[in-house]
Amino acid sequence: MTTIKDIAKAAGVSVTTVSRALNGYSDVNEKTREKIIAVSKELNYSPNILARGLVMNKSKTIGLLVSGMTRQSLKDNLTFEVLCGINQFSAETDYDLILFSTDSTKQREKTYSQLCRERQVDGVIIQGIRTDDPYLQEVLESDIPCVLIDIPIESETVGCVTTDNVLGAKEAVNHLLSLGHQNIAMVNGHDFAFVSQKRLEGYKLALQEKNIPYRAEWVVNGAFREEQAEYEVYGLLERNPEITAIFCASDVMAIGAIKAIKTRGLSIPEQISIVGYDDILLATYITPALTTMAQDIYKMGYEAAKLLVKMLENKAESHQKLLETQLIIRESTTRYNS
Amino acid sequence: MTTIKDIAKAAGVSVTTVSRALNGYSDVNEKTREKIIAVSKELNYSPNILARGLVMNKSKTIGLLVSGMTRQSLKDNLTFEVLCGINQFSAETDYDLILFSTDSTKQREKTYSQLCRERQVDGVIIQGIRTDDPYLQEVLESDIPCVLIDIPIESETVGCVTTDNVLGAKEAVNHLLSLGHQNIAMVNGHDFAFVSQKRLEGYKLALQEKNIPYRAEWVVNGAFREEQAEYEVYGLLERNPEITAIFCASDVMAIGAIKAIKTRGLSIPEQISIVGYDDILLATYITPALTTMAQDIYKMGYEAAKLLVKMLENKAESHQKLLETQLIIRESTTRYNS
DNA sequence: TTGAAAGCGCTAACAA
DNA sequence: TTGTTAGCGCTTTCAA
Repeated sequence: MTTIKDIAKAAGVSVTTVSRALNGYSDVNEKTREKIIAVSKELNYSPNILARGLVMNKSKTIGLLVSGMTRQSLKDNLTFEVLCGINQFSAETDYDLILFSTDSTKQREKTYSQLCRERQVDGVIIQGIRTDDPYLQEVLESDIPCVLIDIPIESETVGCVTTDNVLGAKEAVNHLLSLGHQNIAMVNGHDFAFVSQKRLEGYKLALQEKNIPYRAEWVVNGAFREEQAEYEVYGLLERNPEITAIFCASDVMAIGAIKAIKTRGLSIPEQISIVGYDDILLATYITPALTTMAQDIYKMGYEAAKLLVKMLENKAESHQKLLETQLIIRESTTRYNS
Repeated sequence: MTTIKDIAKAAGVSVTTVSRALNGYSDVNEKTREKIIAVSKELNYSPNILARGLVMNKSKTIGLLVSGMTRQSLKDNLTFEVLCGINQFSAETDYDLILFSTDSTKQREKTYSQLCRERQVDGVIIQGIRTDDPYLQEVLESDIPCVLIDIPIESETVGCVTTDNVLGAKEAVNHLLSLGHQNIAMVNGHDFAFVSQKRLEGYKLALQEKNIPYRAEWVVNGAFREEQAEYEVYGLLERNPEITAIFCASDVMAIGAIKAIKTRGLSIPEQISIVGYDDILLATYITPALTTMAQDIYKMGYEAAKLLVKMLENKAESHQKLLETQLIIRESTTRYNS
């Protein structure tokens, strides 16, 4: 392995000079610099980033704390899309990504800041964390720069990339209202997701503006899982046959809802309209194709990395990035006819 | 940040003793060890892995070189499944994963071994690399332990996880043959994928065993892309209306093929039967549901990580792991009737 | 414009 | 059983 010493020896200078030459300092004779560069090319030299990190106290790595890298979560590849976006941005910089393989077991034995300090990450991006997750509290207390995805918290060291979930949900429900639906149910995720809280808010708001009373028994939790949503919607429709439309807080749950509706012998969209949330890949491929509130998940990842790097370089004016959502109308919604 | 020095001072011993105590060496007085452990718990100490790596010359990290972390490749989340598998295994160990964000630009400016040495990775897993990729040659020349996914190369330092692609393809085609099909076309990936070469072999073999002549003009390349496959199949069917079944070397291409067939006004499976390869998530959700040769991609990732770690610990008896494939019969294939 | 020396946090000979 | 010392590869004062 070629080290800086080898270069110094081969070029007949000191390691100090090599370091300075290679890092672009001005106080190096151009002749010397050229020589050093030539030698290090020849010897295929590449600095040891770990050693550099040790002395500089930064590592040019971004830590990734994602829950949902499990087999089950392959369905909505939200996690993967975020990852792709982050990867794309970091490919444009000299940061590398380190994936903390943390399952629930490890979480208990290693604290967040331990994880980060061990690997000396410069900053962290967190995705898929629940509001009751112990890590979340640690993040806020820690001084390691961090960007949260879809959790609207900001501080000196914490930034956030998200969308306006209240608005998104509201517009999704408005779409159903504009089609003449009045009896609109909702399948939400769970209480420990910020987005669920916000989307419920948007649902209520849309109804309220039309003076339609909110009925708590028409809102069920599907835990963002297809099977759970299917089960819940099946019961929901049994108890409330007057429902003509359902707003689902995720596409995966919408797919579960569709299954339940089909099982009950109802047709989509003729008898029941469905709106999802996310616009995952499956949304376009299932039958009927899903009307949904699209989020640009890839971009969320990209912007999260961008924001974090800005924060690391003290160039961030704002610690919040709000992305747009967009209603995509496909085949699962239609006008209500009594 | 708590360092080993802080612990030493607080515990009233030398750093050496702290190091030994924490690393479980036997030549430490149990009283001293307890004291040290207590202190380091109290101070929330966690060793700096980078510093340790510098002196031990290993970093407890596995490098991941994946191509296909791009926006386009979200469709088949093969890359993601592999990643999940790797992540799962590494979560069971104390290895962390480092993702090399390498796009084609970076590839040219940094060599494989530079990438690895910079970050001092102990070993590498490579996925999605082409046979004509310059990195592949470097991998073989380098002495860094490496596991390749779906590229059957072995050496002192190189291992491989794959399936029997010849057999898989052969069985897929046999399925069509057993349904009475004779005019079976194939949509392959591209010439620079090992799996494509092997699957073509399997296709030929199956035909040969039934004494059906191989017709090169019935094999098209879809580059593993949906649109490309759609385009190619459209032309293929135009030129050869006698084709009654198509074997596709990937599900994504099978989906493209299905689109082309529908566009031509033909029905699946009544007029054309389709067999895919991979069993991606979409395969079950599209209409008609896709008959396909299933690979356990997740397991490939898991086994790749397992093999690599074994190699790193010199416990690997074999450098090759062969996984099973399995034909999943769904709705896209049926008996040929003239 | 250059080099010597110190030190980042850690482990490992060697001595005591 | 413990401590002293050296050193991993690098950057950075400080002096020359």
